[in-house]
Amino acid sequence: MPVKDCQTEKLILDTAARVFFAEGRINATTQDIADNAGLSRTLIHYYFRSKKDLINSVVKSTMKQFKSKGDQILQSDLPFRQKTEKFIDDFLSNLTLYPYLESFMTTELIKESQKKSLKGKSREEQALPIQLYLKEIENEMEAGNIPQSHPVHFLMNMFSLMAYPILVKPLYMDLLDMNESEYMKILSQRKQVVMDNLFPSIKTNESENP
Amino acid sequence: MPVKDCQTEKLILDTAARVFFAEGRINATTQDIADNAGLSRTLIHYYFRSKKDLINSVVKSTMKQFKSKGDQILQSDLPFRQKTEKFIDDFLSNLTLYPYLESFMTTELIKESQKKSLKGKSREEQALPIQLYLKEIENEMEAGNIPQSHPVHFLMNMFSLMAYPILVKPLYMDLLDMNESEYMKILSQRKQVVMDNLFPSIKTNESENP
DNA sequence: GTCTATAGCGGGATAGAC
DNA sequence: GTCTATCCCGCTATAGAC
Repeated sequence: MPVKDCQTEKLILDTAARVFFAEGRINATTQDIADNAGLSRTLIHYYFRSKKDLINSVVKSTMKQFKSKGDQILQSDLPFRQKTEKFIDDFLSNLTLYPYLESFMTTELIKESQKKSLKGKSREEQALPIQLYLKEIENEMEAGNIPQSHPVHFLMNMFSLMAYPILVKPLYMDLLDMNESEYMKILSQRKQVVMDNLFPSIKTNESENP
Repeated sequence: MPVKDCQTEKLILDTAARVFFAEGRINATTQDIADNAGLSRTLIHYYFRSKKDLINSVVKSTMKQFKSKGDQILQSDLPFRQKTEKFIDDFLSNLTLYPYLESFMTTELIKESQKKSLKGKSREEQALPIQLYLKEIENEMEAGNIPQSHPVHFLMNMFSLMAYPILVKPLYMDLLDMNESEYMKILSQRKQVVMDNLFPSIKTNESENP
């Protein structure tokens, strides 16, 4: 009966994700994952042919989830600023929920892209929401709502400001001599900081102070 | 004669750094490094007890170099804005010179900090330049030269905007459908973008346009 | 100090019983 | 489908000759 199939497969996938993203055991062995899931290591090889395949599955399904949620926001008909804010909000909540998601995904994707480019996807459909968003950025720049530059920089700034402080959390905690709760407090302020940065208050004074 | 000691040791260290930072072979084996240095793998174990120790040495010496150069700039008596610009310039030139330095160091330091905190250093002397710089940031905020927030955010913004686009270069190239030279062109504009972001043009209009 | 040869081990993959 | 036991490979580490 192929009913239990999906259950076990999903258990493995979820456990792997939990171990990688929540517990931060980036170099976890298949044994670690099996132990955490409470089953034999062999099962992993039964459902996913190899460890590489398992990781690929985790990465792929996570990317898909992220991308679909993000694209949904980007394709909504919200005004530019609200859309951007929602995107940031969504991004940051996910990363706060899974503290090591960013470092795992980044590490893994960088590792992949080293061997060979992973460009097997149909470029057009996949990148479309981003391309449309870039066009929106361009419009906003022309309208003078945000500082002029290549639209790509706006996007880079956004992701950098969001992701990097989470990615290098342990390094920053050390450098800045902060403990966990101090750092989390700072992180909770990031959304506002990012927004302020992307939309500097050149012409929005009237909405802030009465 | 312990003269040749240093030469070989330095050769190994430099080769390892080159392989890791310039060629991007992050998971390079000791054999790879030995081959690249043109000597036997055993020599690596003779000078550095294990691969882990070699990597630690590479990380430590690189950190030290970076930190000392950075601290030197931070401790100079340049005015705040020029000091910051010089710091950024220095940082970016290093990362452009060694394309994989950022990803290697980040990966490695994150990996380390997972097992146990690497806090064995005398906190005071080491973090002093940063603490002084944070104080300067605070002053600039009070003077109204840069937007108000927790000084730490200014520092985070700076590093994020500089480092992240270099760190995730392969991902961005894919996402934005750019080739190597297109992306390098964008990267070359980052210094200006970072500066514009950290110092939004609230009161510097007169210096830009005649 | 530098090499060749080999030991040792961790971890992924597979065979086969149930 | 799930387990136990085992194989096998890559890579680090070390012993010993020169």
